[in-house]
Amino acid sequence: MEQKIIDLLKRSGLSITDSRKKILDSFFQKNSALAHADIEDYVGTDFDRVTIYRTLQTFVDKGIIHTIPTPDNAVVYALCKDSCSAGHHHDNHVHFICDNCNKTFCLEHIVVPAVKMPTGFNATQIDMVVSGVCNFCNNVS
Amino acid sequence: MEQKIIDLLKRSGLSITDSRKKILDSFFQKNSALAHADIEDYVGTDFDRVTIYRTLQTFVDKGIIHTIPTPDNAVVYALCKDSCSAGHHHDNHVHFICDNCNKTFCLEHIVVPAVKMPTGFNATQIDMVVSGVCNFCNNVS
DNA sequence: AACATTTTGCAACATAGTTGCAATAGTGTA
DNA sequence: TACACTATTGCAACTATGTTGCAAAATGTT
Ligand SMILES: [Zn+2]
Ligand SMILES: [Zn+2]
Ligand SMILES: [Zn+2]
Ligand SMILES: [Zn+2]
Repeated sequence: MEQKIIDLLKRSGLSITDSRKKILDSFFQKNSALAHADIEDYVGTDFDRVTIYRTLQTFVDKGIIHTIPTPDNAVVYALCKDSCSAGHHHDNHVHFICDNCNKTFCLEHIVVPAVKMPTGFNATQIDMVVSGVCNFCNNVS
Repeated sequence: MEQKIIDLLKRSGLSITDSRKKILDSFFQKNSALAHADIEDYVGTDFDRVTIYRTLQTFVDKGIIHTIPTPDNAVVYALCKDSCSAGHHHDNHVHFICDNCNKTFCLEHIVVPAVKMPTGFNATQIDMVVSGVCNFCNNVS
């Protein structure tokens, strides 16, 4: 795990620091998307709040994580697939937010469906967020 | 217009107050969705910040306006169609955010396409937000 | 080890949103 | 119209969230 994280950082052209290792680790530990506050809880007082903000921004820039828009407008982050790289995200999958456990999931295998735009509107990005009850809360594992 | 606004408030079971009239008016004046800050600009210093927050929340509860999730996680509000009522929103249309003029539009005629959920996941609401360049910025009016 | 370059922590600030409570305004009735 | 009752508003204080500049510390390179 430690080595996997170090490789990912090196591959992204980032230097290996304690905060980056720990924050990246939190994403591998949990299997759902994380809000800033979740990460703050996980890393405790080891790192400054500002460092977490900057680290997350760096990870987004380098194509390591992507942001997920939510109906209640909280910022949530999740690991990208391998195909993402610096400046080029390809996270065109549907996201799911459980109203019960409040976790956010990447539905990696569900691609956002195409939709016809009205004349004059040019689409460059489409986000689809589904709310409901997740498979764990439905007791279907 | 004044009468139209008063009727809408009465129909929603709300008392007629200056702040509600003015805030509702801002939505009829502009033809795009509005953020809290936009409304604050429009009403000036006539009303307290807190009043705007509470009024918007009341309008959402009564089915007068709906919120729109955005990729940069700013809360944006737009008028609902007539079919919405207290506790029952039916705003299943696609939303569009222009990267150029930064305005948010309800594409009332574009219905959010259905999407198949993985086993165990139950969908109750689907939000689709498209980013790109709007018809005005494309000079197609 | 020594150096140049990044990254981090701190402090201070800015914006967004919430809560309790007393003052005020709106509504229905006499 | 005046009254009483209820709903709404403004204020103050607070919490949460996010940003910036700069000096200190850590990292990578020679
Ligand atoms: Zn759940
Ligand atoms: Zn995702
Ligand atoms: Zn535009
Ligand atoms: Zn809408």
